[in-house]
Amino acid sequence: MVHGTSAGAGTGGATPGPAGPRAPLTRERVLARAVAIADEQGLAALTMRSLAQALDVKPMSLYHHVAGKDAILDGIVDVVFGEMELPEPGGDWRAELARRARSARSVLRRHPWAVPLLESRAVPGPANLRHHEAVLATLRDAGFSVPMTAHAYALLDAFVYGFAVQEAALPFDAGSAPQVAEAIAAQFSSGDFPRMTELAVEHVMQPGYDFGDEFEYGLGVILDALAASLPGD
Amino acid sequence: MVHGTSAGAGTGGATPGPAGPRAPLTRERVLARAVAIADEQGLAALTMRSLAQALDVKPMSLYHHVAGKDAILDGIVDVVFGEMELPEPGGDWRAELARRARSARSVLRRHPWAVPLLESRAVPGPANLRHHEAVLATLRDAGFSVPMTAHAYALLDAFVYGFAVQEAALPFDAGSAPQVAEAIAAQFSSGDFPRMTELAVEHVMQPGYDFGDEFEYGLGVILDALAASLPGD
DNA sequence: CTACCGTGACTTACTAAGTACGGCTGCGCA
DNA sequence: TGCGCAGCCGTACTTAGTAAGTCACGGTAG
Repeated sequence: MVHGTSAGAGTGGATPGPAGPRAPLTRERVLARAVAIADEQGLAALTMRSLAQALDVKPMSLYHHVAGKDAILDGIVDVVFGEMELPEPGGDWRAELARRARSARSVLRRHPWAVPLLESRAVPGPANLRHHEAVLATLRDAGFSVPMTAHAYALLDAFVYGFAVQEAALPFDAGSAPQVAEAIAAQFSSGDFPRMTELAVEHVMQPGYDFGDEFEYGLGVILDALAASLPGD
Repeated sequence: MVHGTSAGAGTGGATPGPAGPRAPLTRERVLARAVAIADEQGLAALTMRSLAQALDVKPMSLYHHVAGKDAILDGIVDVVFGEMELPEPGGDWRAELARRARSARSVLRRHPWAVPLLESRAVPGPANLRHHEAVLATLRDAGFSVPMTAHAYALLDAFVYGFAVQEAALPFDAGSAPQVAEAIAAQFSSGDFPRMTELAVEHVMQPGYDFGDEFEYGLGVILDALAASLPGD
């Protein structure tokens, strides 16, 4: 405790002094820090205590701004949704949905801890709702029927989420891919898994391979299929 | 503790008597119970203590069969993979992959807690490896090139996993769908989300709607696209 | 100027969970 | 018969979430 018992923050309350006598601690600040901790040290490192310490505050103070840890998890999921670009309902639906899908993928790649949370948090936040609404509006404005919109929506989101799950499960970042792949390959070099070995050695471990390219392939397949089902096309 | 301090179980050790003086506690038994607990009470209810109690054993005894909680999580993920039907590499690739996809979906629906674990467990278990190998072999035997196999594999699995994420996020089971949907609809009946309301009221809440049907649509789209990319077709 | 009160942060302490460490017991083998 | 080991248990330490009560400050009414 470098700022004294309580006198440090009490001078004005709003003056952001040199040694940073901390801003008044809002829900937004709490969630932003929580996202930062999860990004940097993983979701497991996000505890009420670590979060409080990062905000230069005692754990129980957080409860004045969020209802509890679950509320924080709900909140940071919605922060993540808020970072995704929304499609523009009026324009070129294909381009808009592609842009939105790529943005969602890159956001989920930046926050891989969010992927498992998408599932466990049943109550959607406002950014989540806005996001879904924009996608639905884009599809409907493009001329898709309601049932076809449901199909398209489910398929697109399944792909985006599923791809995020796969990327999050990749044990290596781009730089260390070869070594790790080799280590894994060594595990099943016994010949028990010839097809996996083939794929790894002949393709995935080759220089220039980027798993992210699979995203463009899948996205193209899906958007092509949707376009083909559009009556006016 | 109704069975006394320790005398109850010590009589024979192997005789599965009437009051069930418990089998010798193996890794398999531990994992099976863990799966059962997660199925019945959710992943959060799976603790070393609850697991031990369900096995009529003290917590620390578990550590003689599994390295720790993480090992249990790895283990039950692999149990889940083991429940999925494998595709037959020789046969009709489209039918085999469809069967495998449907099986995977139904398994993940039965064990929704497994979906977030798929992501966080980087080290694949034996059933997982077998599963991937079988899918890859089916694709290669069908005539897909190695790069195309990578595309197909990523797309198929992204869809299956993503669909599982969506299903796991559904806040209701089939029976209670209408009420919950109505409650949610009431939340945004303010008119802020007209497209979501439209979709919910005109389609999802209609009798006979089953989100699972979206799976068949998406699966068909993907398999059609893969078939179209096959040279000999 | 003073009494009052609401807000926000702090202190303490309880409970649940994972697990390290060491002890006890009964069975197989020499 | 005795010895070692596998399997189980008891105790206790550590971390995490959070309930409950307390304190300091600032604004406002009298």
